[in-house]
Amino acid sequence: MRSPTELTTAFRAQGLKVTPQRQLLFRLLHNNISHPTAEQLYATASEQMPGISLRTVYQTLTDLSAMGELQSFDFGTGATRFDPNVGTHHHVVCRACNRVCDVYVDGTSDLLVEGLDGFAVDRSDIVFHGVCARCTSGPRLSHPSTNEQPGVIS
Amino acid sequence: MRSPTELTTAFRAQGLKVTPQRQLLFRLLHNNISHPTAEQLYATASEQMPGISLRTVYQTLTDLSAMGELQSFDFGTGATRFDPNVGTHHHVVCRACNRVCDVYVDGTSDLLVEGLDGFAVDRSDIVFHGVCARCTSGPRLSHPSTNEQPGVIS
DNA sequence: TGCTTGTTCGCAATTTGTGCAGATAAGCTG
DNA sequence: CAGCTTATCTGCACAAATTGCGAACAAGCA
Repeated sequence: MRSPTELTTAFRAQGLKVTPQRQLLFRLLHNNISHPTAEQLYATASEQMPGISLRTVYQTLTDLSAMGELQSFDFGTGATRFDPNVGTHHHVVCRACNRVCDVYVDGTSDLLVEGLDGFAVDRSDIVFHGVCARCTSGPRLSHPSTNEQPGVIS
Repeated sequence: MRSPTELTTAFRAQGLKVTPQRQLLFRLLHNNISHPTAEQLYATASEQMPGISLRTVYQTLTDLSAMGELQSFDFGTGATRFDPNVGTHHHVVCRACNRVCDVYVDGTSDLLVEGLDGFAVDRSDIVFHGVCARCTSGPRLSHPSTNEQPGVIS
């Protein structure tokens, strides 16, 4: 995702308006590597702008995705996760706390795929599942079965 | 997933009861490569056993998953897809009709993953996205944007 | 045949979004 | 800077996919 400043220009260039709500979300998402859900962004946004609507958060996320500034993923952790990293990369998901991290995989072009009969593939996503360092070592802060979500955003 | 007969034995061995509803689902899932959703299985099951409850379908799917006889996946197509193929394999998803097919990938052990910091990975899923042969060639039977689901089950 | 315990079923409740319409405000224009 | 047009924002209803719960029911064993 581009910087808030660049997005401001890009939005206006498309006839879209740049509102305080959108600017806030641009800031919350820029360089955000936490793969937040809409609800998480809404919670953080609400602290800085009480009264902002969850509906607006969803709308802005949809707009950014449509512009290719954001990717969205469903890791089966309940809600859609948004990722401002639009470069080629993949993910690891902690099955204990649902934390998601970006990983970079080399060798994907050497994979031999059998059974792709007639499918015109234009994209592939690799999701690694495991337990993250925080959840493996030391005392667990909460039960692994709980639907823990990453804490701080941005 | 094992055969209905083997599952019958396995269920009893764990103190679980083998009901007509469960037997029906064992049959509908055995050798089923369509990656059905709970609703789809419910629809098919209802034909053969009017009155069966959607709740029971969900319950049985949960039981089978817990026993490792079934895998469940969320491909972002709306509902969870169930797969009786519990061997190592991956998937292709058609973005037009949401059809899912199993694929077998060679070379996964040669992948170099960077950024896995501290994660103890024990599983990886590769999802290929594209358009299937049916949806690419010939007249489309329904609009690609519709949330089409695979037809016949079992 | 009975009894115990797991199952089934229907319904309410939950979670995650989306559709809609009126109130509001961004940004262009004069 | 006032006025205007049009995109946005917000609240609320609604939808889809599950899950929680409890009463009625039925496997499977004695």
